[in-house]
Amino acid sequence: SSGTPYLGLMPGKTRIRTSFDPEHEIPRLHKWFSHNQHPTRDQMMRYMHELNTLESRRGRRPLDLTNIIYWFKNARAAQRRACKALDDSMEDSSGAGDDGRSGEDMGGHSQHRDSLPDSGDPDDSSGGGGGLDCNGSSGSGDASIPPYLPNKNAVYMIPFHPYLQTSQASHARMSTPGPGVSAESAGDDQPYDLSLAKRRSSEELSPVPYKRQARKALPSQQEEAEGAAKDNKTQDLTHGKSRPPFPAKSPNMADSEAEGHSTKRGSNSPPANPSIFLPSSTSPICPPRFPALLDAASKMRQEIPAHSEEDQATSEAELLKLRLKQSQDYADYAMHSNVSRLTAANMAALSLAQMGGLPLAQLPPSLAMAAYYPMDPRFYSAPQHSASSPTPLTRSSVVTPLHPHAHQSASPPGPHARGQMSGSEPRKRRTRVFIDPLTEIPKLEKWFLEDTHPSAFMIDKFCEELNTCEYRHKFPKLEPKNVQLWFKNHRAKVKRMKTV
DNA sequence: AGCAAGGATTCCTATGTCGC
DNA sequence: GCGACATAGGAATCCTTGCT
Repeated sequence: SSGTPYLGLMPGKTRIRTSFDPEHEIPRLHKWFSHNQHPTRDQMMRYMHELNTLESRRGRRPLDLTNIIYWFKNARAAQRRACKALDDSMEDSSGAGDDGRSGEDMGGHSQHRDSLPDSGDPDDSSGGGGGLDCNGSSGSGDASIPPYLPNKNAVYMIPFHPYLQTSQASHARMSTPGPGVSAESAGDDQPYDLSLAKRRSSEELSPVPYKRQARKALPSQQEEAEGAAKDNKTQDLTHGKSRPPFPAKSPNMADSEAEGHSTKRGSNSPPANPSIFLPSSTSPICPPRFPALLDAASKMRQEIPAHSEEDQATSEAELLKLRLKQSQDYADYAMHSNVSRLTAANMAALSLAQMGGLPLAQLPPSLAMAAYYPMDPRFYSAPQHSASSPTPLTRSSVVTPLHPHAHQSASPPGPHARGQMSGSEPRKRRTRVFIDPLTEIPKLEKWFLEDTHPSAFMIDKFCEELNTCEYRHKFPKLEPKNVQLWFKNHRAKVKRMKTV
């Protein structure tokens, strides 16, 4: 075959992505890697052939030599990264330990990386030949040698985390120690990825550490994992030695948290910033919440000028202030109102029909809609489950703040926080962009038909065009990222529909 | 409360560039 | 040739939202 078997041969088309079987191929690759990080071309050819003869490769695209080459290259890079990260974390952990993880925690859980790549190799009864040292030499089985990670984003067993300290998990770790794992290697993983922690609960129960498992396909495991998480949550609350996963709560959070959180989702709701808690038309607790709305609206008004300066639209800011004041009044009115609901399509249609010329482009959709539809309780009422909850701070009752900056600071930290954060950063609340099904989706679909992979230039162009539409005069502007994501997800959707 | 849709995020592979 | 770094994009998953 040519040197470039699949790249560049199909300009404008999707590159074929190679995936390695986590059960049969990856362990082999790791074993080979542990024996020799720099195999010769002939060796890699043999590896390729061996993998291509596996049952797991049947029905899939045969591996090319470049796949093997790339894999080894990436594995070497990953090892270096892992060693570097480990070195850094070792330096950190040898310090004052002010990250909240006590020495007791460290010592009590020596198997911080409880599953090594090789550990899943059914062919390697010796345990995969041990880890590799940071100099890249082959592993000797020395327990002090830290393990490596073949990829910075690889799904591995998580090192210590307070939520993961189940007795079951501990037992599993103790009973199935990975090769090359030691107390020395048990320092903070760096960067600390909570998504790994989240996944660990299910994956740890799996004999195959690499394999991703669909949540819904494994309900029992999920329940087990959730139960474990719950147990650990309790432990966090009752055992002082467990590191709180989030920084000290803000003054704003204090009040709400003092009320307690009874719902799963509600537990991650308290915003770090004063957000708007619009009054509910049905909830008996709406009057106490209304001052928060007023405060938040006032705060937002104070923030407007700075933001508007960027857009060189001072007059618009003034108008926006006015509209916010109006929305505040509307909210006041809506607190005592109750009107029928509107469908999303109707909202979009009404937005076009009724909102002409009103510059609320900076508003998040929920607040903008609340401003425009003061009588629609959808935009003011708390969700159903909040009625039974002692706290009003449920996610649906929180209207995201005005600016993107504010979005970021309004994240609700909580036990379900995840993603790539260090544990000292509050989790950002995910915001969702609304794309108008009446005016925008048809355009996007038309563009999609013309080109499923538009260039960055075209993405910008599409974005620009969409933002000139009337709909975007009323609602937050789209960013190229949003358009790109739409294309990405639409490709996935189309493919999904084709397979079904 | 549960479900579906779909936007957002994470993980992983592939590729390119630059410097050594 | 290799390492470091950046980036694109598919697949899988998460999570928000609307609806019943």
